[in-house]
Amino acid sequence: MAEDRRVRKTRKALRDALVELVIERGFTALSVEDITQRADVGRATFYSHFRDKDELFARVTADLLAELDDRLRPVVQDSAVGFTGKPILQMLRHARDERDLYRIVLRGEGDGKPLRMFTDACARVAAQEFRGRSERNAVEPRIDPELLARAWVGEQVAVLQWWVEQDAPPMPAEEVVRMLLDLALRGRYWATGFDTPA
Amino acid sequence: MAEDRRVRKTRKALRDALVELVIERGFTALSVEDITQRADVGRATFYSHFRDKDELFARVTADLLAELDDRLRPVVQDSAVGFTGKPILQMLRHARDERDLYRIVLRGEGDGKPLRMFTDACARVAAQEFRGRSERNAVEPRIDPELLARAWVGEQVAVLQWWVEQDAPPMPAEEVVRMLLDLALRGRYWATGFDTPA
Amino acid sequence: MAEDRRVRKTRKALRDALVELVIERGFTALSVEDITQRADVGRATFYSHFRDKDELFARVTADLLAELDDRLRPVVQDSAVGFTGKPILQMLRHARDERDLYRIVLRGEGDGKPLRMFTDACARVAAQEFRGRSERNAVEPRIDPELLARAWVGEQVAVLQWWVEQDAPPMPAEEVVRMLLDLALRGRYWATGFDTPA
Amino acid sequence: MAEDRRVRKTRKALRDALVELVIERGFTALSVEDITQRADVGRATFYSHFRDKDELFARVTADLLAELDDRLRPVVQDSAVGFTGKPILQMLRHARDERDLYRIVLRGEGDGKPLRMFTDACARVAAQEFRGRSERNAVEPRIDPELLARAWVGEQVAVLQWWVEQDAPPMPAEEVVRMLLDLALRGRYWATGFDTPA
DNA sequence: ACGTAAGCGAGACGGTACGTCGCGTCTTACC
DNA sequence: GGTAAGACGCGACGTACCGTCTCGCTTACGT
Repeated sequence: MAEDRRVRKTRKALRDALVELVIERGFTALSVEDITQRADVGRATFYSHFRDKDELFARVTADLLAELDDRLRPVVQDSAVGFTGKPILQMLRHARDERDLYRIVLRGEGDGKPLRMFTDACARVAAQEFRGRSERNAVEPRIDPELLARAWVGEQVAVLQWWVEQDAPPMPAEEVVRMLLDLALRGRYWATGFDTPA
Repeated sequence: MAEDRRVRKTRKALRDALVELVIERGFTALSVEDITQRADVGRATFYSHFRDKDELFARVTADLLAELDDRLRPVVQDSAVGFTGKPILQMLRHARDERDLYRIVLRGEGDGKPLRMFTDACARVAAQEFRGRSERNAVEPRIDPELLARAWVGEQVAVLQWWVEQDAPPMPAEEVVRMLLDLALRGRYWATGFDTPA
Repeated sequence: MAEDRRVRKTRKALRDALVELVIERGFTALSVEDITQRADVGRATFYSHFRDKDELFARVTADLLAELDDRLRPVVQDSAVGFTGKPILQMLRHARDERDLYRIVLRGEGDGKPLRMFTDACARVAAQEFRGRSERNAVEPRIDPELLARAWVGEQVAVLQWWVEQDAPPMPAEEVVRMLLDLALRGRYWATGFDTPA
Repeated sequence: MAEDRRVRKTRKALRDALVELVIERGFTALSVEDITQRADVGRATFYSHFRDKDELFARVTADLLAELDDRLRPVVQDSAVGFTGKPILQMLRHARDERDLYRIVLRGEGDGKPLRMFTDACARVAAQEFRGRSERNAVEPRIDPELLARAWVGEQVAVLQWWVEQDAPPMPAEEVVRMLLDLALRGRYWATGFDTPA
């Protein structure tokens, strides 16, 4: 009895309506009324659940990140040993399952706040992996770790964004992971086609 | 008759006001009235120059990109030969000079449209460099070029964003370039502290 | 089984709350919630007894008028003979006993509907007295009877309203009656201080 | 240039719309939107002129009272000498010209506030006449002057209210005045048909 | 140099959306 | 069966900005 059945139904309807409509017309162009109409809910009811549409989006994103975290937790341990690519694989699969939501978050809709939430979450995982590696493998980063982390997350997010926006049958997740792993192990110089530097 | 002196002054005032205010309170929170008040200009006058605040921001961004392009053109040729890091260096210097504007663009203010303009411009330059290398050095990319480009630009933008948001005396541009070059040549595996892969 | 004890209690609480609150803040400014809170009753309960706050007020007023009628019936017969002032005296005493309710009714609270109910009741009594006089004393009104009735009731209500709004120890009811009687018998010309007209 | 032509037009339209609609459906039943639609004016425009519909009604009433005052001022002086009935005559004529407005004010629409304004204005004039008489004719009121004033104004307002609500060709103003004068000079006892008291 | 076309400020206006409040209906659980 | 608690659809509130529109005043340009 933790939560009224009606409440659960109403919230679900609002969340779904939000995602649909942002895909169709973009977050800024939406009014609260648009959302409530699509969800078939009174406008006042919206406000009894969320302060404004930003909060709704934030909650939706938070739920998504919680879900992602559930999927990631079992595999980050392993990856801390070396470069397995398992976390990225999980993330790609999650993105495949929740494609629309990933799209709108990664597009920076909603003033980029949800994207920032996402990026921060990735950065947190990245930091965790880094710490794990340093401890287990007794290695020291050779370039500023902050910069390294930023570069990594930026790369990941950019690729992810590109992947979820592909409309034609997209490249399989496993192949993306393979490429990213190659890129991480050998660098862009090699990836571009040059041979190992002198 | 190129442009009335009054017009030039008004536009300048509006552009500056926009940047200041976005830094202070964020793009979405601004009203046209806020901008015109800060610029000490009538609201009607604003509308005789720009359709809305999005257009103003777009123009400001376009001007910035044109300036960046001027600085980049002389050096992209050289970098097409190998990995010189010169274009990134120029960009960092430009960002140092126009710090506030870079910040708000990279934060994704204004619905991320300016950021998309910026990213696209970077992608265009990247594509140019790629083409140049393929032709001059007779090399073939070893991973999907689209993915490679996305990853690269994502990395660049993420690092740039981090760099312009630093408040303490930031790391010198030359050092950032050195690190990025190392990262590109040897990969993240090496950068993390591991030795060359098996 | 005339009426559940709980029901009686609830209605009483609502009526009292209404009167108190209208005195404090005025009818229009009240919400149903205000009333139910003061009465310590659930909002839904209110609606199971009254359609809305207007109906509650109407019922309260109707009860008051029924009570007034009970007090008036024994004395209107006598007054039909001449001008005894007994009905007005009874009304003033009733108003003294139910001061707050009289105040809010006479102020025209609730869109003036209760006041109209009150005025109509007075007019009915007045008509009754008139009819009685015409029959018993064989007199004919010297001015339009409709106008005469309106003037009379208007005078009564205005004086009553003034009397119940006095906060200091008000003029005794008997004295008010005496004055009104003088006024009725001799007219305002005399009351103002002039001597009998030419 | 004291006042923008557009402003004058807008206000006029709102005032007229108010009166029309109150006659049709009553003040309480009106929404601001109803008024602005009838006036063919934007709802926001309404709020740039009046705080709410009560203020609009108050202004309309105030204007009416100012007009009435203009008509009354020349004649109250004369009436201070004796009982000429001229002020009442003027008021009746004014009521004939502005019938709808008088109706809604006298009905107590708008929480009775406009009616109170009207009553107060009458009381002010009455007090003025009283003072004039006391001074010029060296007479002293024979009953409490406060009560006398209330009774008088109440009578006036009641008769006025009845008169403006008549739909059939109403009794001529002059005749009403004659009757009220008779009533004032000789009292209700006489008017009812009885002969002068012993 | 100066008259005139422009740029400009002020602000009224019709709109749209906001976030809030109160309505009257309803469902659920308690006593 | 009367009640309390509270979700819900609805409609109005008063506010904030939007983009458009006069209306006069000021200012810089072109002849």
